[in-house]
Amino acid sequence: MSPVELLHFQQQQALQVARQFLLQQATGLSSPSSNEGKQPAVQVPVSVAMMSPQMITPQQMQQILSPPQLQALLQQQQAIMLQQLQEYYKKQQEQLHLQLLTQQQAGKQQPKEPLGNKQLAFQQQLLQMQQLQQQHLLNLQRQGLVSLPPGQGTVPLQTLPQAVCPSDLQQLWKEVTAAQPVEDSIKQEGLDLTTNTSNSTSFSAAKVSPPISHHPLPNGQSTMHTPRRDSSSHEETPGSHPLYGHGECKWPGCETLCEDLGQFVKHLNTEHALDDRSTAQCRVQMQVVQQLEIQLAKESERLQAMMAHLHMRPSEPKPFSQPVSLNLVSSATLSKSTSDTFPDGLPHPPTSATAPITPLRQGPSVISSSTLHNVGPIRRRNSEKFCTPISSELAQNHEFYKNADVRPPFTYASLIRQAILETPDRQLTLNEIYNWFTRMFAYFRRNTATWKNAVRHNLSLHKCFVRVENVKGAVWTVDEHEYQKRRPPKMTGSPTLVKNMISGLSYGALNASYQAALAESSFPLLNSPTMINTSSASAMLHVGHDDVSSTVEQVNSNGSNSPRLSPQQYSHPVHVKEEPAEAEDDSRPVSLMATTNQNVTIPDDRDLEEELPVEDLS
DNA sequence: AGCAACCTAAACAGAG
DNA sequence: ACTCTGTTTAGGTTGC
Repeated sequence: MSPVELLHFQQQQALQVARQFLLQQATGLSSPSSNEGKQPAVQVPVSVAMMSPQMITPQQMQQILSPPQLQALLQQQQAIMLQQLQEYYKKQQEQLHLQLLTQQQAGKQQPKEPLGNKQLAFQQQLLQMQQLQQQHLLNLQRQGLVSLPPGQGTVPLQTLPQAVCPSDLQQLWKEVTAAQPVEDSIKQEGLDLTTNTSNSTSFSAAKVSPPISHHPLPNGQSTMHTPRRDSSSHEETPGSHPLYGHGECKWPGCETLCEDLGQFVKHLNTEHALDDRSTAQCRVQMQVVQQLEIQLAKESERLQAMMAHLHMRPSEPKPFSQPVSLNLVSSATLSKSTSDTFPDGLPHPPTSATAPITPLRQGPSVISSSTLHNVGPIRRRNSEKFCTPISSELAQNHEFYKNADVRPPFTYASLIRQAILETPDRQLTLNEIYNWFTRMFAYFRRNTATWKNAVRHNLSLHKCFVRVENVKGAVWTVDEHEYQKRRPPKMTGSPTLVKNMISGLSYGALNASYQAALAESSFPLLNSPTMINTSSASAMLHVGHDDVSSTVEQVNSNGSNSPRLSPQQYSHPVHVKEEPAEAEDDSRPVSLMATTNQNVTIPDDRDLEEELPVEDLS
């Protein structure tokens, strides 16, 4: 078995166990009745009775998980991830080699098997999985439950399993309650996983592969990438704690400096005892875990589909069009309605054969993925004056924005303009603008009151948006001249700007890259010069700089290229069409989740088949 | 510090 | 009365 496959296998095992465990834990937490019974086993120091009334509001979540931070961190960590992936491969290989030497059972333990082109697929999927896990880790980190040295800025891949390792979480809970951590002894024995009886069966599968078993290395470390070992491997003290890292408490929002572990434990017991706040924070974390777990399930499912596709059935339906991070709350509902067609025209059967977990739908309180990720002001939003032309970026990351609950890094004005310019007539009613937002961005399928208000506000405020009376109402057009006027002089690449651009870009870019690598032809506009690797992010960066105002429309699909190329188009934005256009979608009230892409027609040529089964979003 | 751009919230009014 | 649309004001953040 190759290192790649081995790693893959390891992760699969860990993820599967993580899924089970997290679900179990989540349900145990959210279910008052089961909580009593599960508390001893899971050792959750949380009383549901105290949790329930103490809800974390979306606003609070917003403070915890502000989108810019999310994007910046993701960008940072995704870049690091790629590097770490290679390191991890190498390390795994070395460890394997070491194992073989020490045990001299290579023949039995490592059935040599030609890789073939499976490796590429596995690597790609691994990338996804790790990206997902990175996100998971990131969420955990943001919650302060996983220490990640910010200055260090490296996220060793070994920490990926950490984010999802059941034993880690369980250990975490144990240690929150117990003043005396017990992981040291476990860690020394290198038996982290196996000591967890509740998951021993699941992990027994992981132990099938000897190299990843708990066999200790000469340095005393287990080859199994266990969280405990990992945390200790790059943290200062042997007696580490999941909530303690780099001298400070990693409890969400705490960051209290503690000189040593003892002091930290004392601090933990005093400051983070069982109270409303702590329970609420635990609840938040639980929601995070649930969200990620659902996403994890989807990614795992995607992996299976990929494997099936590559190994036997070339035309295997691709389930990955399902929203990834978006709509997690309603994912289960979504899954039953995902019979849409793909942009590529392939039928898209229901994808939830593996039954995505639906814990969130059961709970009375739901912290949506948007609250987890993206609600909240994004200041460093890129209008195209700073960044890649919006249409270009949208084209390249269309699928990403469409499916992922990520706030687009553009200003409202830019988005509105883009929406208008995408139409053949260069005009849209307000409702059509709304629809464009919801159609194009998963993010705008939530919090409609807020962003719709902002849209109206922008329409009224900016002179570049011209309201034109129509027979049956009014449409909005773009005075491109005004729009260009309001744009400041071309920016030079200041470090800050570059940084902002990176943060604004890379998240989508990287996601788009991996999506593109997988979905390739699912979106025509993604085919062309899209970014397939991280370097393309910098390429986009250049585009952003060089092409500051030669924006857009290079990719604008309706063929009518840049308005800048045809001044009359924006100077006199259009003839007002007689009919308010697209009765099929704007006649429908745009209620909260009305977004309903299923019957929204795309005004332009883009092959934007609706793949968002959001009929049950409300 | 000042400014510009941006975002969010909210109040308000008119039309349907 | 209600919703949608559109305008306006206010207060806040962010980056230059």
